[in-house]
Amino acid sequence: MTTQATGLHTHVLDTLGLAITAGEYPPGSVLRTDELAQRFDVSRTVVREVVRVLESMHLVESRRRVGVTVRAMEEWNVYDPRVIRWRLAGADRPRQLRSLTVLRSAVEPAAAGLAAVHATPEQCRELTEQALGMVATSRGRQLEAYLVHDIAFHRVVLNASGNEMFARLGDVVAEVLAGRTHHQVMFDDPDPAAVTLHVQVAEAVRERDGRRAEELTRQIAVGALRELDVLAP
Amino acid sequence: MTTQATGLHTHVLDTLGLAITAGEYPPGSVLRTDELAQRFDVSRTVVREVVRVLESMHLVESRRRVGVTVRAMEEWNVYDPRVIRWRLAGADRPRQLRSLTVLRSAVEPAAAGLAAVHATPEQCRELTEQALGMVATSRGRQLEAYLVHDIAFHRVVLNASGNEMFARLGDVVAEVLAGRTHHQVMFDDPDPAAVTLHVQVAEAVRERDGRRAEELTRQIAVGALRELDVLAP
DNA sequence: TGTGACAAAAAAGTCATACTTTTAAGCACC
DNA sequence: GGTGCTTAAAAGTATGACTTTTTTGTCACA
Repeated sequence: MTTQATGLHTHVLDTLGLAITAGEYPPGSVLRTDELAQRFDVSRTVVREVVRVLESMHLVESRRRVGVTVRAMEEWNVYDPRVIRWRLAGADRPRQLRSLTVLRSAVEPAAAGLAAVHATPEQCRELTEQALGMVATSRGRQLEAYLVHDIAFHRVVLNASGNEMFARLGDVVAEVLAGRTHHQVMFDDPDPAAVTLHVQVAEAVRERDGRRAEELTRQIAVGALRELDVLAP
Repeated sequence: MTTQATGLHTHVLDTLGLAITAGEYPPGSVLRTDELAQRFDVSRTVVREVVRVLESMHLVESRRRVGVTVRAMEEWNVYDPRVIRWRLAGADRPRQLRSLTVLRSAVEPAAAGLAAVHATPEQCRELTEQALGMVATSRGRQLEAYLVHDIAFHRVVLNASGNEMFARLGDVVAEVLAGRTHHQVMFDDPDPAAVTLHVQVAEAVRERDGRRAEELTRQIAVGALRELDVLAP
C-alpha cells in the first residue's frame, strides 16, 4: 500500500484516526487488533502502538475480552492538533471551523490585551511587519501569501501574550486560517476592513494600549464569525 | 514494585510523564528504550507503547540510532489532560495554575454568555442547584463539598455554551479548581463575594441575559486571579 | 590537509510467536 | 430466579530474531 516513508505506525494511525473522526465507525463500534493487523498488513505490535495513541486521544477505549471500542465524540481530546486536523479534513469541517472560531473569538482578544503589556520590541516589530505584509498581499488573488502573513501575525500575538496556554493555540489558529483559505470558506480577496484592523492591532500593541488591542481583535473575530455565517451553511 | 492494578503501561507512562514534566530530564536528554525496560523491569513492548504515547503528547521525540529525546517545554501538548495533571502535581504548579486561570478568564465569560442563549431548562435548573449547593457549603470548612459544587457549576456553564471546544475545557477547569483547593492556594473558606456571583450567574442565565452572565463570570475570574496573586508568589 | 566515499555499529522499527490475565457469557445447580 | 463455576475470547506482556535508518569513524584519494 501507500506505506509512507514516515513509517508504518504513522500511516496506520493517520488512516484509522481519520476514519474514526470521520464517523466511519460509530461510537460503540468494536475493532479487534488482530483484524486491524490483517487489514493493514502489519504486525500486532504496530497496531497495538497505534491503539495506545488513539486511546491517549480518547478516541477509543481498549478493554480485555471485548476489544477496542470507539468512544463518543464528546469524549475525544479535541485539542489534540492531530484530531483537529483530521476533523478539519473530514465531513464536519464547517461545524468544526465554527466552534474553533468561537474559541478564537474568546481567546485572541484577551491574548492581544496581554500582548500590549508583554510584547518585546522585537515582537512589536514582527507584528507590524506581518500586518504590512497582509496589506501588500491583500489584493489580486494572492491568498496563499496573505495566509502566511495572517498566520504569522496571530502567532506573534499569542506568543507575545506571555501566556503559555494562549501561545500553544498558535497551531490551532494556523489550522483554522489555513482551513478556511483552502476550502472556499473565504471571499476571493480578504475583507479590507479586516486587513485594516490587523494594522491597527499592531499599532495598539506598539503603543501599549491593551484595551484597544483587545477591542480591535474582538472586531477581527466578529468579522471572521460573520464571514463564516455567510459562506458556510 | 508499586505495580498498580491499572497495568504496567499506565504505571510506566505516569512515572515517566511525571518525571519529564517535572523537568527531571532537561530538554535534549536522551533515553534509551532498552535502558527504560530494564529500569522499570518491563518488556520493550511496554516501553515502546509508552514512548509512542509520550511522543504523541510531544513530550519526547524518538529517532533511530539516537534514542528518545526529551523535547523543549514549548513543544509539549499542554492541553492534554494528563500533561496538565502531571504539571499541576509538579514543581511549577503556581505558574501552571496562573496560566490556566488566565485561560479560564478568557473562555468562561464567553461560555457563560453563550450559555444564556443555549442552556436548556434542565441545565438552568442544574446551574441553580449547584449554585445553591455552593452557598450551603461555603461556610465552616466544607471545602471538599464546596469544590464538588463549584466544579459541577462550571462544567454546566461550559457544556451549556453549546460550543464543543468550550465544553471540553471542563476537565481543565476541574483540575484547576481541585488543584487550588488541594494545595493551600485558597483561603479557609471561599470568598463570599464569589459565592454570590455564582448565584447571580445562574440567575442571569435563567433570565437569558447573556451580557450580564458574561460580565458576572468575568468578575469571578478576576477574583480568582487576584486570589492567586495574593496566595501564590 | 581536506574531502568524499565507504564501512561499521548503534538504536529504534518491525515481525512472529508463545504465554498470561482479565472478563463477558453461558451453564449448571441450588 | 439468582448464584457461582467454567470456558473461551481478546487484550496484555514477554522474548528473540531480524530490518532499517542514521551517525560516526576511517581510509583512500586528490
